[in-house]
Amino acid sequence: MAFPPFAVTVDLVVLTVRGDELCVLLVRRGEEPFLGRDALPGGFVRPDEGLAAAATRELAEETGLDVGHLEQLASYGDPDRDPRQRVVTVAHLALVPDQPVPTAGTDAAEARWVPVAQARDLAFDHDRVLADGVERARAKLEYTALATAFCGAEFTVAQLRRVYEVVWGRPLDPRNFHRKVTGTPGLLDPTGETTTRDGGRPAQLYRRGEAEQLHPPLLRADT
Amino acid sequence: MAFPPFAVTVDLVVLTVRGDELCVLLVRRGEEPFLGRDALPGGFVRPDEGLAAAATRELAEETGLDVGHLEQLASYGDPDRDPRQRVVTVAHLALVPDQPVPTAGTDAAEARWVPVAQARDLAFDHDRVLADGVERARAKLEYTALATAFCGAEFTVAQLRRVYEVVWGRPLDPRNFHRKVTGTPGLLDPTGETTTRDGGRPAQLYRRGEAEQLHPPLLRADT
DNA sequence: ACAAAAGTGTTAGGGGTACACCCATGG
DNA sequence: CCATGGGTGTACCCCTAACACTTTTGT
Repeated sequence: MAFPPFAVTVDLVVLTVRGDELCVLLVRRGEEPFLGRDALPGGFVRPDEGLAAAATRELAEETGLDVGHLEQLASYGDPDRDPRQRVVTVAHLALVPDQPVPTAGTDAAEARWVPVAQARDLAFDHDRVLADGVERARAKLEYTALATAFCGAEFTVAQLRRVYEVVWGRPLDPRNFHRKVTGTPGLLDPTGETTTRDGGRPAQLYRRGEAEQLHPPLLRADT
Repeated sequence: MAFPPFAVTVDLVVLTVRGDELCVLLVRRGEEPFLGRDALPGGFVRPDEGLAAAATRELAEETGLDVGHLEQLASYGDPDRDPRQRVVTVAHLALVPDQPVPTAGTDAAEARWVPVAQARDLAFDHDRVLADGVERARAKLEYTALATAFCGAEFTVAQLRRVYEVVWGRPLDPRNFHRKVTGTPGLLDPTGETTTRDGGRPAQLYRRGEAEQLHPPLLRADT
């Protein structure tokens, strides 16, 4: 059977919270087209692997990061999005805890964290892919337990709150936030340990609970 | 450059509300593989058209339906989802008003509405695509004005409520629903006309308003 | 003692649910 | 007059926002 030949790639929007900023993992392109421009990590899907498997493999190859969460974002296939040939890319969204990019990774030498506010003029249509990924992350924090994917294995309520504040770019009331997340059954799993790493009264340490959804949701203010 | 060759298709989950059931548009396959089985409508993306354009074209070719809403759903690309060759499909979700399938359409002769509860054992991985599409529709009714895409140009509050009840499979309080949707600014545009087609007191007729999002959302009960 | 961060109590208000009640038409 | 569906009023409840206040550490 005749069919138009396409290349299929996966691209990755890898987000993390570093300090007070939401950052995305970018690589500098070493070849045409868009040589020298920043781009999302990604690559060709192999003939015998699925889309999710390709995304997982690329993430490991290009970054070596511990991944907290990985999901399909959307597909992009404008006929002229790659000047060389017809390429359809299946973008994925990954949320990872704050960690340095391992330089030992095979292709990771050029990977680095860039604040999303400064990530512009990316190669291909990656500006739009990134914007879609950030919007997806912002929206899913409202009604899922996804924010814990940005934290390490053990974290305090304040660290989880910082994730929300950085991703949404809006301060939250610490008291109400504390009551809300500790009151949601299955969201947080107390370890019994405490920490005082941020000064002040020691805070309880928690692990992610089993809950995936937030009922009721934690809404961004409408204003 | 060498790259693994893929075929790229679009598949369509076309939903409507007919009577008391949520229905999906299916076509019977006339060739191998899965000859004689039901499948979602779809086809190959052409070399010089985008993904959304391909979905729009296929929908027109295979059904000739007036489309109320069309959006990308997700992509599916397991290596063995098509026994002939490697195929990645970009599924789209379409919501349309209740209308008969035009038999004049080119490929539409075999297209027909099937209640989603009875749509099983579809070709390829279309069972899962359909399930994902139905879940997406259910979720988006909560916080968007998408339900109006199932209605004709003019509709009553009760017809809009029926959409919610059929899609969610759960009765809603007519009084509270009425207050809620008429109280959301920009959602409904009164025509000034009334109708008595369902008996009882005449109901106001409305058109879709400009609002795309529902604030506050209309939540499915947690129970 | 003081600063800083964790965590609790309390109050006022918005939106949801449940349901009593009234309105307008057909038969 | 009654059945049927359209539409309004209202009481209760839960959740949220706002903020006063207490607890527990480091310096």
